[in-house]
Amino acid sequence: MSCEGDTAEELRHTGRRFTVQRLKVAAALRHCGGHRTAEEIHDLLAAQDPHASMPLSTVYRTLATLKEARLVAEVDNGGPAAYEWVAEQPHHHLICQRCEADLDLDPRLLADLAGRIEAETGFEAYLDHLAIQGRCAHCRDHGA
Amino acid sequence: MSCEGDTAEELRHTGRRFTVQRLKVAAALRHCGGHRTAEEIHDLLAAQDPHASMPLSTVYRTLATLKEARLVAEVDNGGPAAYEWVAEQPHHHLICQRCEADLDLDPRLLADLAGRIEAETGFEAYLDHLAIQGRCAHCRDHGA
DNA sequence: GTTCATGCAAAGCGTTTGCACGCAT
DNA sequence: ATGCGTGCAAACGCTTTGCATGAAC
Repeated sequence: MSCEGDTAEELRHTGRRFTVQRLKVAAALRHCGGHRTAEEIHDLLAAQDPHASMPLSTVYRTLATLKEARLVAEVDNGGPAAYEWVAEQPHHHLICQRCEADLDLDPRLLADLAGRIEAETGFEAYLDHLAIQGRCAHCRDHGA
Repeated sequence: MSCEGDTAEELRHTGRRFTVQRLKVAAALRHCGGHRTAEEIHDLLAAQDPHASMPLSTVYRTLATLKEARLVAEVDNGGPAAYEWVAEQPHHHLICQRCEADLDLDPRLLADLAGRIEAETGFEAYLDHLAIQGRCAHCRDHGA
């Protein structure tokens, strides 16, 4: 799949400019496909291409732009903010408050929720990347 | 209802000490009953009792303690962390990514979700204070 | 008496911002 | 040619931490 075409078009479509930096950040997120912090993306890009380094501030600004264009989503869990490419397939995260494990959740369990919320409140819920706090099976058994 | 007794007992029960500061923070959160940031709690306490002021660092440490004891929950949404008393009644938040409005959600829509998640994954989901990102009805109609 | 929590101040970290330059349009 | 995006560096806000004092056990 061509990241280039999609990203460029999506950006220009919303009146934003298409730059090398935006392409690189988008490609990095799209390729590695989990949550990544701004610093992780920065380091990843630096490792890929040591010659053309990008300052962290640009990564932050780029991520903000991509988020506004709804190409990436931001996930906040206490630590540094994480970003992920908005995938075609919705997926959710079960985050253990004790060991900080990040488990996957079958999206079918939430399939109809967005519709019900919208019907009741008019709120358009972005349920393609939900983070649910709790305690994983392992930590429930052992420890407090 | 007596905040004092419950809070004291719950703390001591988990091997923690009961102090005036912990009581005050717990009472403040319990009384005003929404999300409050550490700074809001600090200011609130200062306003209530100008003589006995508490440094912000103590508020943070106290909130961390109360969170560990599962008396309060932390909510992260990009800005400063917010804390709220773990209520008997579950309630959820619909947060508009554009205007940052915070709407309430009927908890019945999520009533059976925790059970289904636990049955499938063994993960104990804390679904009494879920934050769902999205776009409110007003921002969907007007603006981008 | 021992251990843990507090107050104070200072540092830490993640993130944002101002400004001059350069590139996409 | 115009205006938005970038790089650089500095600042910002939220949060944490070290250490000595004081309170809870």
